[in-house]
Amino acid sequence: MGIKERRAREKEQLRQQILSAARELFVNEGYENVSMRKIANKIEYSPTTIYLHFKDKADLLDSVCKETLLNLLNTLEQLKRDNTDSVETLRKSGRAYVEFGLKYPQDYKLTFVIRPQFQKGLGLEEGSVGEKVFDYLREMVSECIRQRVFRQVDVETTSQVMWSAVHGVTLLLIDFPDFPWAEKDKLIDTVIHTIIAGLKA
Amino acid sequence: MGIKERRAREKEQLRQQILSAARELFVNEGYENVSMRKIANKIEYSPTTIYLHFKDKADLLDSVCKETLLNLLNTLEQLKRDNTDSVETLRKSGRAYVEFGLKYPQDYKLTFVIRPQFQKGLGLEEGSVGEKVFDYLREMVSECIRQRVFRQVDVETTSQVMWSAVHGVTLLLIDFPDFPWAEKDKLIDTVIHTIIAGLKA
DNA sequence: TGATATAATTAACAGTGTTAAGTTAAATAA
DNA sequence: TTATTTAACTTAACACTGTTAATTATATCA
Repeated sequence: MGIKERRAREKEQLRQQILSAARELFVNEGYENVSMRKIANKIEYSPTTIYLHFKDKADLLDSVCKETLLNLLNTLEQLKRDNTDSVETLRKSGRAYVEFGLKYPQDYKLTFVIRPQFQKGLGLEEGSVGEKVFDYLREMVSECIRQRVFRQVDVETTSQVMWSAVHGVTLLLIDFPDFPWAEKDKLIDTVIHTIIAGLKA
Repeated sequence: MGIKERRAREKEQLRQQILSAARELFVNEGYENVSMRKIANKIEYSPTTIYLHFKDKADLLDSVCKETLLNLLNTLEQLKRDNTDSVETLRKSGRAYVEFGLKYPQDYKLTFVIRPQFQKGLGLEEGSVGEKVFDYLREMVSECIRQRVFRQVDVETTSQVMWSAVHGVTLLLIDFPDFPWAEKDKLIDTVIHTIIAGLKA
């Protein structure tokens, strides 16, 4: 029964080929400016072939996005593994989060801004990768409180505050690249530092 | 010479008619899902007539957003007029900003998320209303530093940090209405409070 | 009145996402 | 081996999109 397996393998291979062509185009030219025909051209197939592997254009971006979100989760969990100081880990996680958003702005905006607009609540539903990312953040914050580095603040609210801040700076940097920002790294660090300072015991 | 004036008046009237039709459609159906033909239908003119008043679809969006920003600016400057304590005014301004976003979520997203996607970098250029909104914020922060309520922090960076935080919480509350947020008012207040606490002397 | 300027329209272009139908090639069954 | 079924893939088309050039209608001026 090796034939079926080979076929499945070939099919998966083409799926991946489409996926990575789409990613490259989305990242370089922006989701709106990439047509199905453009993707098809890149992989040297007809446009309709894409529809054999993905429901529609949104589904394609959805899959691209899921991959990179998993990527973010990996990055974060690596940080937890190298954990030394809990506050330092939280700080590094914040940075990693923002940097991820800046590295994959299209994916970031789709997941956290555009998708929820049309499919309410999606992206953070139970069991989703998005939810796992927030779970991670909550754990970090929780650890800081348990070690009494932070005052006895509400874990839930505090995590959400942290998320607000990194989400905000990420989007502003993405959306207004020509605004006279303070030096990028300094801005990101200051955002995170200010929140942490405001939470310390 | 009353004829020319009447004609100019009529022209302005049609411009406003287009503008408000566009706003209503953009807000209700989303920028991408609104075609020039749809707007034209609504005002009972041919699609090309719109091009006599606006350069292109993006320009139309631009004008809609400008109106929104003027609205926000008015709200904020009212607060400054009622000014008592500088930190208290900053806090209230933060609240007013978020509340504005939550009151007109579609307009807010259109202005601060959707538009920059189509008009890269535009909206905060010199002399724009967007710049004035940020100028307002900078002034508030500057006052807090001058009165030595805040440490001797960099005004520019600090203002941007503040903006990041309120922008972030506004968008999260808009985009994920089903997420198990802490009580809304508490979350907003905590965001602002945490930032301010992290900046205090 | 006729000339002129402006407003508004029609028709078209090149592109979009997507689908139904048709074709080709490969795997299975006889 | 040959016929049949199945999967992969393409062609052609539909109903849209933003936008422009050319054209017609209309109101104002001489």
